[in-house]
Amino acid sequence: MTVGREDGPVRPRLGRAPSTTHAEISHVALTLFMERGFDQTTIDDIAREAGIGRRTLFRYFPSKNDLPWGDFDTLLGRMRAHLSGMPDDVPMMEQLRIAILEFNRVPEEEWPYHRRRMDLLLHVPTLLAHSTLRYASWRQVVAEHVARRLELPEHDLIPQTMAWTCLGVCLAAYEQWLDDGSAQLLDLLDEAFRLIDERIDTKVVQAHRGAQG
Amino acid sequence: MTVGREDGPVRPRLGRAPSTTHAEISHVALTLFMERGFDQTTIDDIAREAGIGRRTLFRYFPSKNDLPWGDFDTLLGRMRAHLSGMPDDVPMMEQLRIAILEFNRVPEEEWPYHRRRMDLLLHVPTLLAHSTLRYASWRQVVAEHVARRLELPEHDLIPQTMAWTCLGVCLAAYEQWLDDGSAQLLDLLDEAFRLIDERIDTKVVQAHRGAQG
DNA sequence: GATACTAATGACACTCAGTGCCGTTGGGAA
DNA sequence: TTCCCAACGGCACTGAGTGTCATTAGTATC
Repeated sequence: MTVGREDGPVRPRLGRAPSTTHAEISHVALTLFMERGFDQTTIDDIAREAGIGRRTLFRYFPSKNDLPWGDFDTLLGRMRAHLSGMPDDVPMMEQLRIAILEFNRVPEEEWPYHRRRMDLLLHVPTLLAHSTLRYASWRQVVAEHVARRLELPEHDLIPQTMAWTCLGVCLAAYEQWLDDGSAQLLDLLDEAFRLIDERIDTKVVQAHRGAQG
Repeated sequence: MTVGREDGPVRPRLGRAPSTTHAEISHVALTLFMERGFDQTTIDDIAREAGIGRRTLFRYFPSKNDLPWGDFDTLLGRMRAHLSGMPDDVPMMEQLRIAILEFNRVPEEEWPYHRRRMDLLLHVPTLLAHSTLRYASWRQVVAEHVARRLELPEHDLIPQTMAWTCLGVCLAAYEQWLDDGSAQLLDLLDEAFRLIDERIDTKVVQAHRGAQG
């Protein structure tokens, strides 16, 4: 999952100016996590290194687990908008593939951080667990779209399973990316989706018709 | 996911006898969680109610999040054995369906607790997050089996995606079960797997051949 | 330039989860 | 009865996360 854009340069008109940014703190944290490990790094370490107070850090991030994630919700909103704005004549799985690839596009200057980030998120147990909450929102977006396209209720088995499958495909591709230092993330994701693509589309449409007929 | 069997009546030959059981503590905790909510219940509350020391509770369960789960690892080992002992002439998806249904069979006296348990595990954010770690082991068992059947490496995209899909199917069925008070869990699971069943089997075999050819 | 307003900051104290340490308890065996 | 040993439970400690509040540093107004 792509994470970690930054707060725009929007100046508040009133009050004291923020002394730091989400990205700055996140980068400091990622560096420390990679150096000493997640569990061996305390919130105080991060706050000290970032030159801010402990209490301030908790105003930027609700928990230690959220530090590696950036502004996920904004990206998710963008994906929802992207999906719902797509023309209906594009096959559903292709819509999903395109939107998910776009979601996982990361600006080049974030690349080195992104790899560390995902390595942590997928391999540190605490973070792996916490990720579920983010994935749930992500799945929701996928399920919504599938449900709309197939004219099924959101909680129906088909959209739900489809969302899980998409998540699985993404995470499998991410694991490959982390293993194989040389490959491009978007290539792996694209390949993975194309491999599963048509078969799932067929499957879902069949299953849908089967359920109706 | 099925959880919550109990420690056998095996007497230790030496040392002081245990003063309680996993099930007893788990049941006390579940009751309190349902009464006041998970976050509003402290470890001290549970220990006091169970009549044991706080320190003792942490010897039975490594964390508060583990309280609703019973002896999951034992059940998982049973499922692994079940799968690997199945004859090869049974179609793969049917093997999975049978093993997963069996995994989710719960002794009747546990039924009322099981519903509370799963309601908590699927709807309390902390627990939902923690569940991921259990699901990861569960997915691993499924992926292993699929990989063996299709003669693919475990980390390959197909077994991994298949495992995610199976998990998704189970969780979707569990959600339906919790919503619809009257339905039987195993019926819903069975129905869900039969619905997705053949299409996935076809899909995976096609994908597998496609990847090879 | 002084004053008023406002939002970000950081210090402090507190709760609670989880851990290490260690003396105590109680059941079975000698 | 005595010895052995595992389970127990008290205590102190670390670290995450929260509520409160005075302080700081910007902007707008006079």
